[in-house]
Amino acid sequence: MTERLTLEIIGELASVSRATVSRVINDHPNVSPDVRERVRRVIEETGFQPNQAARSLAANRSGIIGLIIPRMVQSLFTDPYYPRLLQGITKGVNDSGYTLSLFLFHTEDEEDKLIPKVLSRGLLDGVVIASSHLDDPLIWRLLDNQMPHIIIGRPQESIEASYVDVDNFSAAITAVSHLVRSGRKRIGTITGRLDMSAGIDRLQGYYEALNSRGIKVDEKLVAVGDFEESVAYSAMLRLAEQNPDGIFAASDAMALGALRALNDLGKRVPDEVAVVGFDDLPPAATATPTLTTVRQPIKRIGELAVETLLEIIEEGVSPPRRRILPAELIIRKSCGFI
Amino acid sequence: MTERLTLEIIGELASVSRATVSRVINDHPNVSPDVRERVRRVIEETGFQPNQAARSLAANRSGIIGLIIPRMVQSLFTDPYYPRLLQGITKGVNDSGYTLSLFLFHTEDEEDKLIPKVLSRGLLDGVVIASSHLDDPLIWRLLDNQMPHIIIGRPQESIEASYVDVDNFSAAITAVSHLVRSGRKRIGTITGRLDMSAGIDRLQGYYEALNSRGIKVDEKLVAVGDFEESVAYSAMLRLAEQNPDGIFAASDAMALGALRALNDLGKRVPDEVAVVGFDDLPPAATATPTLTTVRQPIKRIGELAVETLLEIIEEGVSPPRRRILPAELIIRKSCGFI
DNA sequence: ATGAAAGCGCTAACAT
DNA sequence: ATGTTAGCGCTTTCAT
Repeated sequence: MTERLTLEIIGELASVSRATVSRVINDHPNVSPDVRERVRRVIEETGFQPNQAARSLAANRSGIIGLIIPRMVQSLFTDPYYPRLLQGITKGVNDSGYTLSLFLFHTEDEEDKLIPKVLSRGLLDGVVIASSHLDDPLIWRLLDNQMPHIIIGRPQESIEASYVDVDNFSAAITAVSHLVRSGRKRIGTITGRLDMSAGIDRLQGYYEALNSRGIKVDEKLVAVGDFEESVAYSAMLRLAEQNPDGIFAASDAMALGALRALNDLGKRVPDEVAVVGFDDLPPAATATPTLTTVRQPIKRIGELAVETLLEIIEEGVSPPRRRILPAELIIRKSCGFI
Repeated sequence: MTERLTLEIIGELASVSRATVSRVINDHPNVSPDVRERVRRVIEETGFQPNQAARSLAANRSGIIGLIIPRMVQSLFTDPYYPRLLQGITKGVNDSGYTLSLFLFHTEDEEDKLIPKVLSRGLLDGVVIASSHLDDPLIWRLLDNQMPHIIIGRPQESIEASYVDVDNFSAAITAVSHLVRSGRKRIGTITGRLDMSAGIDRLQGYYEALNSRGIKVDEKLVAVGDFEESVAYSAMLRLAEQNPDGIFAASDAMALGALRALNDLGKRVPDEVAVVGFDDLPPAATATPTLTTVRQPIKRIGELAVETLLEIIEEGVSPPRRRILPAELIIRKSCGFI
């Protein structure tokens, strides 16, 4: 086996010191054009790649950010939300030259075992947390450890953490208002998990849309769900007994569950019951009938999360950053035409 | 800010040298029980975590394995196959104490830019490649670089690479035989991508099942797909003109596309046309009608890939390892009852 | 069983 | 603009 390449060796081959080679690699300005070119050529010819571990140690930065997906058994593998988010996050990471490490917790034990690793020095420059619960203890540990972080979805108000989120409240108002304007009188909702801000805020938007029009909410029309199709299916079967003529589901996956239930019950959509979802993921467009829904810029949220995290990493200690993106109503056939 | 913890500091606190602390952390046998206990306690009390970059550099192992998902625009974000695979892979990684880095390529440029990083020294101990094309150039580069690797899905025969795969050929025979036994006479297929072994092997199984029964395949009944729902939908619309009474779709996502097309055409399933899928992902069980399909042990494949890769990493140079897992036919309603 | 000491390959401060 | 040098925090011989 040929001798292992190092900065030192590359330096010899290009007749410069290893410091100069390092400067060339890191695009440091203080290198004359000809030397830079000479070194570049040697690197090219030899296929040299600097040792990442050594860089991390010397520079005290690993160039790796972590993505933490807390345990939530089913929905990750049912709902296309996460793959889409992952697309945005990897895009952001790739564009910036960072590397992404993925931490997917399956059980509580695993979570306890892995968190110290996430927090260990020299591994991660920062972390993105995807959809934690409102008071996820992990958030406190990150804050304690001064680990740069960004949360996707608003955490509990009292937590001084940085996050990006979509304007769930306003979007829900828009969605429910659409049902009202289309003439629906008994509008129900299937909520998301109420220990996550997305679930809570969308439910609040539902209340606000109705209350602001002087419509009294019938609590029997509110069914608590958890973002999963199958649970929404059951919830819809129960809701149907209350004879709703409109349903706001807090996610597309749940809207599809509701459609399936309505279909099994022989209720026609949108003639008898209108349905609005939330997300606008691919299945919304191929559902029967096609689903009117709120489009979240999921991919953009992922990218923005990474961009914001990198800013935080660069700037060191700084006040928490909060970014809220708007969502948009996409009108299809599940509500009929206005 | 309090002084940064290092092996040296922990050593002082426990009145031992840093070498001993290192031994305790790495479970080296040559440490007396009382010293081990004393050091353990100090580590516990201080919450010390060894610096990963320093470990990687000194030990010449990073404890990180990479997961590479080659670019394939849509299907990653439509088909629950990948999330499920990811679940298995993260399980395997978590159990072994390794960390996972994710490389998701979006464009060819990005791929070119990122591959050197994947191959760079000191970052990854090995890589898992998810569903590459048969002759993905990345595979050659991994082999050239002696990077320990495992491929999910069989690569081209001539490549001396390690892989895990499901027995696609046999499974396809089982699926198509089921259609034959249920009395179908004109059995068509919607294939997967034919530049991947999964696509090819399932198609070969289709031919074999029919040929071995002396049934001549009508080439008009073979529609080339690419594992995507929408493409399968169009393919089914075309196939329908040939009046098939049975369809073997090479993935569940495609089977759902076929069902949607048949529904739009007003063809009843299974009465007029029987459909069999491949994967047995959650949507198969909630489809209308519920989908008869081949169950792949997707999660297990992910775990096995990691386990095998770690063996390869431990043992250094070794002949390629190949592991083939069986699949199982799950009978539901889309074929009627036998 | 424990300690001393030599690196691992790089960055960055300092010197020229 | 370039070179010299001192670490970064750990693992791993090699002594004892």
